Amino acid sequence: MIIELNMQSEEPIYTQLIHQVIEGIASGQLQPGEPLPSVRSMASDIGVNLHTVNKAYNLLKQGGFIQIHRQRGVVVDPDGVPAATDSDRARQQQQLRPIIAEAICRGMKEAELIHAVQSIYRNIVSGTKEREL
Amino acid sequence: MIIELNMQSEEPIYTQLIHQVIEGIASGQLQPGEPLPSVRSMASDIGVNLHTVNKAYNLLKQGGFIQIHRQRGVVVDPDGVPAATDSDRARQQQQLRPIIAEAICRGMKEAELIHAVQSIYRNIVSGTKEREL
Amino acid sequence: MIIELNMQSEEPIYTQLIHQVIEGIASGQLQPGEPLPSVRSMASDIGVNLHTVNKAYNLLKQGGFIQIHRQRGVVVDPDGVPAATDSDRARQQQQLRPIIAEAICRGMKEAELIHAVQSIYRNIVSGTKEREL
Amino acid sequence: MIIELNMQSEEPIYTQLIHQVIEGIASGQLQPGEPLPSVRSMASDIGVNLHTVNKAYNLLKQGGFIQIHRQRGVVVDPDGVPAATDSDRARQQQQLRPIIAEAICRGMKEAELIHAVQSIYRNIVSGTKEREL
DNA sequence: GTGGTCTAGACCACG
DNA sequence: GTGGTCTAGACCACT
Repeated sequence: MIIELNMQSEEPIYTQLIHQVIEGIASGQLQPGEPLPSVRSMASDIGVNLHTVNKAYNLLKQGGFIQIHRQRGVVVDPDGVPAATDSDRARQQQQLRPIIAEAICRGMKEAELIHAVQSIYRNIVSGTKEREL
Repeated sequence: MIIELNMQSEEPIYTQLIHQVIEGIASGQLQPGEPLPSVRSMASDIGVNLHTVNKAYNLLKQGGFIQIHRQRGVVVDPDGVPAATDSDRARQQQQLRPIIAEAICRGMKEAELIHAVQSIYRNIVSGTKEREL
Repeated sequence: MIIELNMQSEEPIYTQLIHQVIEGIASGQLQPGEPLPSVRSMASDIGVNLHTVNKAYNLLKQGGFIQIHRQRGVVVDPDGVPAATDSDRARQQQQLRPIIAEAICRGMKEAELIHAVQSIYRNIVSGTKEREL
Repeated sequence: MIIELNMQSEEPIYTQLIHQVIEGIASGQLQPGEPLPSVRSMASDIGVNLHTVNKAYNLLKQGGFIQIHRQRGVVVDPDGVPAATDSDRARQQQQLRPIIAEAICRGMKEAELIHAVQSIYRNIVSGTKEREL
């Protein structure tokens, strides 16, 4: 899986990494049980410090996305990511709220916004197809 | 309009402030042309640093939400917020993408996600009604 | 509050720090809402690196023991530590189990073991008294 | 005796092994003088590295739980595990202290904690019954 | 001045 | 070779 980082972005590198891995899992490019590069090799692959990757991996582990095995490296959680809890949903709403509020201010209609969400949803999921070919 | 800040949140205070003002405009609680408290009084009202309010106001101005007049103070942009540009939409997608990816990982279906977005959309817009009573 | 670290111990410094803070809270030496030294001052006080303290503080925050405010520093959670959840109890049992098994092997009777637990419990709680004088 | 390892656990495999053997002895499932599988066969049985089993056995020997004879293999110490020394008790207290402190923080009363310890104690000891049936 | 992020380089426990 | 821990020193965002 290819990781693309934007070193100029305001978004911290470790969150970019987290987002890319999550999207990889969402799209099916990363299958449950599939191994991820070791902290060190990932770090050298994408040209960042080992600690930055480590932080990302640990947060992904906390979120239930991956498992970190003692000395055998990192794998996508074989049992799949745990289903959304109430606190996940609450957090999600907190994140969505300001985005939606701005959209409303800028005149986006409900249908338009939903269409945008749909497009992104399908775009992510359709990442699977590359595998299925 | 009542500003509620969460001093424990990870979200910086100035962004919380920005979000609240934007949501106020989206909901109609803040009408175009309506004056906002001066930097100074807002700061003392909500008990934060002048710089913090200043930063929030400047960014809101940059986003086209408010106007800052040297002597006349701060007002919600009387011409309404400029419609979403392509760059706005691109930014919006960047923000939505990781949220949607996580939702997919956690097993949320498209319909479920759209329903969540709809609920928030309507919840914000219906903030208007408080004024209409 | 005095922090005592054993640099020779096998126990990582950051966990020692965590344990000491938790015991401080348990004993009442650290009251809810009471500020803790900043990452930097704690680090220089106890002669370790700032990152080590940072890690300890972040884990304490995760456990609900302290709050880390943006730029105002670190305080003991003013609302008190959240009550034990089922997962807390499960984890506790996992920790106790091998200790108790060894005690049994070494011939400690139930009463003796319970007495040991009681002694420690009371010894920690009675740390309060220093404040009450 | 059945060894169950959790390869995902944070706890090192060799300590898990140690704990299981100790609990086996505590419960009576492993009787004094009873032979344990050789390093080699234990390793292949549970699918771990030879070194890992070796380390566990050596530490168990150090703790007085087992004897390792060059040719005759590994046996549970026929004279029983040596009674707790002062240093054993001191170590035990060091281990219990942070667990108890956390319990106090999370609002567990003395009686509740003691009850938890009792339950575990009896649960381990009653492992004997399986043999007695 | 506060915590957050990132880099660089080292040693250790584990398997 | 793997992740975990620790140190050292730097820059940044926030208030």
